Amino acid sequence: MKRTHTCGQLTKNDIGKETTLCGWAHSRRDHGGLIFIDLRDRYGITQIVINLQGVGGEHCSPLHQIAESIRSEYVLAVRGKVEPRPAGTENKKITTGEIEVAVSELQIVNASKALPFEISEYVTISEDTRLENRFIDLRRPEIQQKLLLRHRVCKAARDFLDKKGFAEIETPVLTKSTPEGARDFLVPSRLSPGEFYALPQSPQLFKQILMISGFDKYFQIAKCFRDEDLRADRQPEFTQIDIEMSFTDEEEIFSVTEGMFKDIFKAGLGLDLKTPFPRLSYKEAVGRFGTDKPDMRFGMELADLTDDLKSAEFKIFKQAVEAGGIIKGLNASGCAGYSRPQIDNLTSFAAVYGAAGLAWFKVTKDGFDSPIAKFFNSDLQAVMRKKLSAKEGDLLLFVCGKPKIVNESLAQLRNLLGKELGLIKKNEFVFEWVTDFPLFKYNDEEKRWDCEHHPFTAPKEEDVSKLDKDPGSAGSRAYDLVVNGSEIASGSIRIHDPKLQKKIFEIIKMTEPEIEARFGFFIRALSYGAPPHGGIAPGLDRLIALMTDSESIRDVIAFPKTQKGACPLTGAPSDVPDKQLKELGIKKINEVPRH
RNA sequence: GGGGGCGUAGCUUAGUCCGGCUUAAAGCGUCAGAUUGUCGAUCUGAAGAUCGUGGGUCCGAAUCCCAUCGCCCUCGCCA
Repeated sequence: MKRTHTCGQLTKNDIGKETTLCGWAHSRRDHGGLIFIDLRDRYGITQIVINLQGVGGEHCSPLHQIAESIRSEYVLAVRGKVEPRPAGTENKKITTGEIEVAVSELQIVNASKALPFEISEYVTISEDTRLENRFIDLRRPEIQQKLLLRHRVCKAARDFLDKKGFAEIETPVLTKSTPEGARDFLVPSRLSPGEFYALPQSPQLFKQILMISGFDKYFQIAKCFRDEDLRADRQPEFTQIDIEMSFTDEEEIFSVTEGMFKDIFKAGLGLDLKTPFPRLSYKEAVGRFGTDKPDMRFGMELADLTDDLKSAEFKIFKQAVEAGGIIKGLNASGCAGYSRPQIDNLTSFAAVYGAAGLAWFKVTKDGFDSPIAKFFNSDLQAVMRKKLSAKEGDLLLFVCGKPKIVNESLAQLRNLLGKELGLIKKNEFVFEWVTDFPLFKYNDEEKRWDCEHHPFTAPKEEDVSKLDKDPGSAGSRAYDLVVNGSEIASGSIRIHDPKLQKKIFEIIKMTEPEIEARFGFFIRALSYGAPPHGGIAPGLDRLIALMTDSESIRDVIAFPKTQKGACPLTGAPSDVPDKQLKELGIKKINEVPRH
C-alpha cells in the first residue's frame, strides 16, 4: 500500500475520501469490538478505528485479529474512509481531531520489540537512556520539531546567501594541524606513517584562500572540530554557517548578517526581527555589564566605584585598589529581604568565578544595613546610592579585585539575578553587535601577547603603527553578534597584507621557522594579490538551541556526544583491531600496571 | 586537572541522613484475560530488581567505609 496522505493532514474537509496512511502505532486503545489506534508519523497523529459493526466482521475476523496483535511502534499501512467523529468525541488537541479513518484494510509492515522507554510527553527520560536508544528518542515529536526547525534555518540561510550571490564551496575535513587555538583532532596518515592530518577547527584559512582565488562571496554550512572538554553548549564537532566576502567592510558584513538572521527567524519561528541591531563597543559592554556578551534583555547595569570607595575605611577595598584592582557593584533591586543564607549563596556563586568575597548592603529606611556599613560614611553611602540608583528595599552587591575577576563574577551574578528575579521574558530575542575589541590580550603565564580573536584579524588601520611599541593598545576589526547573552556569531575583517600577517605572528612570539612550518602556505597565498576581505561565522547549534529554548545543544543535534566525547548509540570511540593500527604505523603504549 | 550532583524492575522514582518489620515499595510500561467511543482509555490478574561495579566493616548493608566505572552541571580549557 502506498500512502496517499500523511498522519497530520486529514481534516473535516476530507470527510468521505478514501485514504491510505502509513506510520507507527503510537497507542492502541482496545475496547473489544472497537479498537482505536493512533497512527503517528512526523506530520502528526491520526486516529484510525477498527469497528466490528462497521466492517460487518466478528471477533475472529482477520482484520480484527490483526488489530488486536498490534503493539506500540509497529509500522502499519491502513486503507480506509475518512469519517467524522461522533459528536462529542472530537479531540481538540490534535489538528486531525475532528476526523478518524474507518479501516477497511490493515497491514502490519513491521513489528517492534517492546520499547526501552515510552514515547510520551508525560515522562522525562534520562538523557543517557535516550542517547543509547536515539533511534527511538528521535521519534519524539518534540525532538523532531527541533531538528525540523534546524533544517528550516539552514535552508533560510542558504536561500538568503544564494540570493545575495554567495557560493557554497566545500573545504577539506582532512587538513593540516595548525595548533595555536584549541586542541586539534588528529587523524593518522597511512600513506605517510608517523604523520597526521588534523580535523579543521574552522575553515578559516581555506575561506581566506578562496577570497584570494577570487570567489568573492563564499559560504559553507561547515562542520568544525575541537578536542576540548565538553559543556552543555560545547560539542567536539559542531556546525558553523561560515561566511566570507571580498572588498567588504564591517557595515556590509553587518547588513548581510542582519538580513540573514531576519530570514532565519522568520523561517524558524515566524518572527520579524528589527534591524539594524544595536551596537556597543567592547569597552562599553565590559564597563556596563562586565562581559563582552551581555544579556540585554534586562538592565541591572554595573557601576564602577573604584575612585569613590578607595578612600573608605574598609581595608579590603583599599588594598584591592592599591594592588591595581577595581571596585564595581550592581543593584539587586528589591532584594533587601534576602536572608543571610541567600546572600551566602550569592557569595559562593561569585566565588566560582574567582571573587574573593561579596560586599553587600541592604538599603533600608534607616540607611545601609550591612556588617560593614560602619566603614562607609554617609557621604560614601550617598554616592553608592546615586551610582546604583538605589532605593529603599534594594540590595547592593560589590566585588573588588582584578578587573577580569570583578567583571566576570558580577556579570555572572547579574545573569543569575536576572533569571531569579524574573526579569527575562520568554520568547524574546535581543540582538546586539559588540565591536572594537582589543587585538591582543596579555598571557601572564607565558609572558607574551595572545590574539583576542585569532591571528588573521586585522588591526584598526589607525593602530597599525602602534603594533611595535604598544600592541596592547591596538584595536581590532573583530565583531561579535550576541543574542540574549550568548555569543551567536563572531567574525572580523582579515589581514590581507603578508607583511602585516607576519608581524602579527611575530608579536605572539612565533619564530620564523614556526611561522613557515605552520602558515607558510598561507603567507605565500597572501603574497599573490590577496583582496581585502572579511567574514563572520554564526554557530548553528547554539543558535538552534536558543531558538528552541533548549537547555543543551545536544537537544538540537541528531547524534550528539556525551561529556566524555562518547556516542552512547554506536559506542564510539572504540578499540580497533591491531591490524588497523599496524597499517597506520601506530603502536599502543602498554598499560602500566598499577601499584 | 579541580569542585558539585546523580546511579534502586524496561522507564520514572520512594527507601539511603539515623544499618534490622524490606520477603526492596509505587506509578507507567510489558504479558494474559475482559471490554463498542476511547484518545496518558478502563477493569481483573501475572511476570519483572546482581539496589552501577569491586572490596571492606558488621550477627546483619540499597543504607556505613574504601576503590572504581558511567552520566549531568561547572571552574580551568575552548586562538
